[in-house]
Amino acid sequence: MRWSQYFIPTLREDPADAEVVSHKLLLRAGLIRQLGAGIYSYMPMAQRIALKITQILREEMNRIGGQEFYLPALHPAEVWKESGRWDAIGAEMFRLKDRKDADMCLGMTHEEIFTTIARNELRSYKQLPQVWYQIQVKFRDEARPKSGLMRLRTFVMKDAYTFDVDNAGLDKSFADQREAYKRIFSRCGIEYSIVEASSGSMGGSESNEFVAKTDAGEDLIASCANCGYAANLEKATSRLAPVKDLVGPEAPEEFPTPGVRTIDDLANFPGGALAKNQIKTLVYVYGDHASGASSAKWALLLLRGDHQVHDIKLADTLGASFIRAAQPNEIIDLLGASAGSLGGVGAKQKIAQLRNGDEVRVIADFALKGRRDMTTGANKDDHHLRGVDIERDIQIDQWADLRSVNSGEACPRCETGMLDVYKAMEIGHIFKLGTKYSESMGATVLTEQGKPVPIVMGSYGIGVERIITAAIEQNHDADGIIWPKTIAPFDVVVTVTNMKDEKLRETGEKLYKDLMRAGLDALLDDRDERAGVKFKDADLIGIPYRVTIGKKVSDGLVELFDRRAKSSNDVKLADVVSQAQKLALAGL
RNA sequence: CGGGGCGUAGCACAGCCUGGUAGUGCGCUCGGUUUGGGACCGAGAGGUCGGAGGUUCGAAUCCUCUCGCCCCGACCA
Repeated sequence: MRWSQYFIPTLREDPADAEVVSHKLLLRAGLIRQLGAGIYSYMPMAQRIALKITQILREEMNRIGGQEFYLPALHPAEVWKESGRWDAIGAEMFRLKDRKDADMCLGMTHEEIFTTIARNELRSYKQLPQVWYQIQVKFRDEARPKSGLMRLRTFVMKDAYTFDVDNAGLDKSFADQREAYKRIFSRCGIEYSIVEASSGSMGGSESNEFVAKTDAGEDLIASCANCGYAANLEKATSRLAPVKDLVGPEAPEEFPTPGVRTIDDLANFPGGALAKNQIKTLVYVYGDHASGASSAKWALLLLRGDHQVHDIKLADTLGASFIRAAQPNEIIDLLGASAGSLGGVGAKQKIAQLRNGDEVRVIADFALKGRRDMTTGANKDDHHLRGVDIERDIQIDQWADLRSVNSGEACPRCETGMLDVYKAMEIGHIFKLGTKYSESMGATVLTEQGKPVPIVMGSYGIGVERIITAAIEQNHDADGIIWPKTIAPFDVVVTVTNMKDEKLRETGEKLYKDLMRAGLDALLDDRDERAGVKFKDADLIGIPYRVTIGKKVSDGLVELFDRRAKSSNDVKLADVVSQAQKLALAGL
């Protein structure tokens, strides 16, 4: 391409609306323009990048036997009602009506549509496994779109679905996808980790999240440098130092604690207890989106005083799509005491009495297992109980992992490792769905024994814009983007320092053509601009190599500049094509 | 959805408090000088001040409503 004709609307200044680095650079490099919140137009150079990425996606999907489809983005509500997600998913789905007043929606993912094809067409185990994928636009009415292309309302996703006759087949398909994903992200030049994650409302038994470490990310990852354990905080566990409790009294003892409202208050109160010897009692309301408040139920959570509840762990434990902390007045109605004085001892009875049969689920965090001589609220303002033996004195319905882990805690997998918690962004997610969709939608095949069984499914997604964002977050400097070679919009830019100099111009034109002939994507900066402007722009848009055509041409020399290393070498004009070719195709 | 901020030229912003000719820098156009890290001089073009209503002789400025965008939180297949 000739820069003078090509549309690259670069900006000198940072746009006011951009906060994170990738967003600023995407705008400044002339790659994107905003149309609305979470809605962006991709300029020609961004489209070139997206095409390079989708080419890698296709190659790696095809390599594991994937077959590319193209499914509709506009869906009738029926299929979503069949799977149950029309009701399970809340405001995040774009919904609309057609002219006949029928419910429709814009696809946020395509399990239902692929399952529809599978159930109509797949009859026999002999047809399995199938690996189906597409590269398609998705729509999600995000509550808060943000950070440029990080969280969008319309975006491009490579989504794949596998169909197997049994779990062993799914394990193989899942492993294939996992390996393909590793190759994809490596080839895109992204530093990533594979972490355990919650499956959320996708359902299914197991999921791996691919994340790219960046401070702009929205996820927190706990990882162990020693053994490689890594998990999203919504799933991560850690090993805690054991606490030795005294035997304590025969029964809990109530004592007055005037003015004590918080864990800290009680820790500092004479005759109180250290935070780790307290039981924190929280009241939550849970249910699901569809049935709304009418179906809301109560949960009483018990955690160690110095621990924090993790909302996604809690939602997963409750099997609820909606949870919230109870309001202060709700707590008083429920337990007859305010938030600072709650406790699990006798709570079930008290609730049954005060609320006339309302049930409450009492869930205790694993970290409390076996603890004795603890201190907690007495469900009476300004009073606490000491000497509580949690298993003896509290009626617990369920033990669960509810707490957030912290940096510095011991790794749950190995003896010596320590967890580090860092920020990352999700770039891909693979799920073992099992039979959730095939059962609800009736997709079965006959086994070798002639018995109908639901197809065992997996689903696997990669966000194209997330790859672009992660690549920039991880590859930039003060001057601009440094594209990984494999996804760079151009391999090399030929910068003619002075277009009015006939000799330089002709040299640049010829070199440009030679580079193209050699199979490289070349960009010729033939603009009538000063050299400084061209250098700044070239750095900003991040082309991996730049050939500068300057005065040294009279000695038969040009400069070959490496954007990442920021170093340049004089190269004989006759050699520059082969050298550029070697560098550009040398992988990352 | 809760909290905060912002809508004035293509971009970044000032002007608003205290109502009276709409401004600055960058970019853009033309002419000239310059030409290896975002040149300089001169001359220009470009804005219904997000929208609607109100107050006033007069509104970018004051009041009401509304739309949009950004940030924090909640939420997030």
